[in-house]
Amino acid sequence: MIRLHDTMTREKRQFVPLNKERITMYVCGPTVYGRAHIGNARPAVVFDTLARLIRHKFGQNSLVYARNVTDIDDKIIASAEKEGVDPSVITERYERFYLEDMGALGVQPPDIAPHATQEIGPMIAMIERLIELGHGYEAQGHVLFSVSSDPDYGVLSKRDREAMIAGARVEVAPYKRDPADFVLWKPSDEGVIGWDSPWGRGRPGWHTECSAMIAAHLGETIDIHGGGLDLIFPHHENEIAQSRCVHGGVPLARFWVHNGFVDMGVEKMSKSLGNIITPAELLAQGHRGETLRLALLSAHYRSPLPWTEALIEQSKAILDRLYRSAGDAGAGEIDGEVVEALSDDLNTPAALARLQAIEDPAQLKASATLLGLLSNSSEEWFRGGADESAVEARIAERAEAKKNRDFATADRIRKELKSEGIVLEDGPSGTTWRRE
RNA sequence: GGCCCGAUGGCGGAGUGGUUACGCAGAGGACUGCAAAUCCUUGCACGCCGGUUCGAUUCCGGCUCGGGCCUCCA
Repeated sequence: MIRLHDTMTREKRQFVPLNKERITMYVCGPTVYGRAHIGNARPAVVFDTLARLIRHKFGQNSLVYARNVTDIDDKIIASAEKEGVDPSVITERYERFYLEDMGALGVQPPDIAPHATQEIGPMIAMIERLIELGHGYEAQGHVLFSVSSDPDYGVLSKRDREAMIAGARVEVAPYKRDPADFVLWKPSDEGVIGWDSPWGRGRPGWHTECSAMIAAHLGETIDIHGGGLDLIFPHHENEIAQSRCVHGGVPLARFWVHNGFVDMGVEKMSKSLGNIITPAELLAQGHRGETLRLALLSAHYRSPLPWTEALIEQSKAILDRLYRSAGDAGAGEIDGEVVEALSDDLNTPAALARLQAIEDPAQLKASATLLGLLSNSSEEWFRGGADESAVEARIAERAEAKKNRDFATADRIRKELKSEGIVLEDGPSGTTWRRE
């Protein structure tokens, strides 16, 4: 039995899928205009782990996991203009980077990766339907969602229309009937990417994209909708409003799962604050993707995660120990307590603690897979990327020195290798080595 | 201002109405030519003030501090 915290009800509930043969999960993916940072990687890793758990519990083919790619957006357009290239150059480049970076973190590709630009038809159809039903209206080439037409607007974020206006930070465009209304479709100027529509040439608003893609690929009501905490309002609130209004009031998602932020110091890591660090940078510094993944899983997914150098070092130390324990074991049985911990609202810290207590190497290896860890061979983890024959030659040299009790030379060789990032360990059956 | 969340030992981080995980780092020891690894031992933690209770870190209220959303944002 899996229990999941649902943002809608703000409580942990037992997760019972609508159809356990076809469990549906949708997670808001990247807007591909820049390189993903560690904060962006958190949901990818978290929901990848949840997907692994669901597949373990319900069967390998039980889950349809969709993660979209937002490849039409004002920031993409701005970036393309700046570089003087077609937006597709930007989006293809950063989508490729995204997949590379997430792959390095052990994130398996989702089953479906819908692209906004490939789903314009369904989006237009959805907008037309909203207008027909009186939930949308056209104004100066824009189509807006009429928030006042939806009495349930605000259920997820628990804020009413008044509260939103009181925020006084809502942009009041002249064409809006109500300050809280949001854009479903916006016009594109000459030379800007756009598609023909009943309202002229333009492009979809951000929220429309997810609603339309969910309906097209997964259905009117999905089991799990995931994303970062910051998407609760307005993004997910707006998705809910659109989808519910189009689908006769059926709920969009049965569980709303939101991950917390990765913090730098006391505030969240974000591009606009300029305090980001990317997996790409960390990998270039020599950290392994798996270390970063473990770091991201070291706190419960709903808690903030302070990102520090010490966290990375600690994660590396834990992995070293786990790889030592696992050795060359083949796949064994998955430990029940690890499953239990993960089943309790994806309690990864508890699962990691249990993992470190498993004594049987094969069991450890299998259980770690559930968290996307220990995916390398121990050989690869400790020695990957090193020049083996060169190291072996130095070790032979050192063994000779040791035999002659020339410890000065032996220590010098060990020190030299150490400076190259190779650690030697003398055991009863000779000297072994590993990358630091 | 509105809505929401959090506050656990040097650090990370679970959890619990009463004997307080686990990890990392540190200290001591065993082992070692020396190291490393491993093993053993070790460590004043639960923001503040009230309340409920035989008993609260755990429940309730208030306070303080911190964070998030209300605009693009994982």
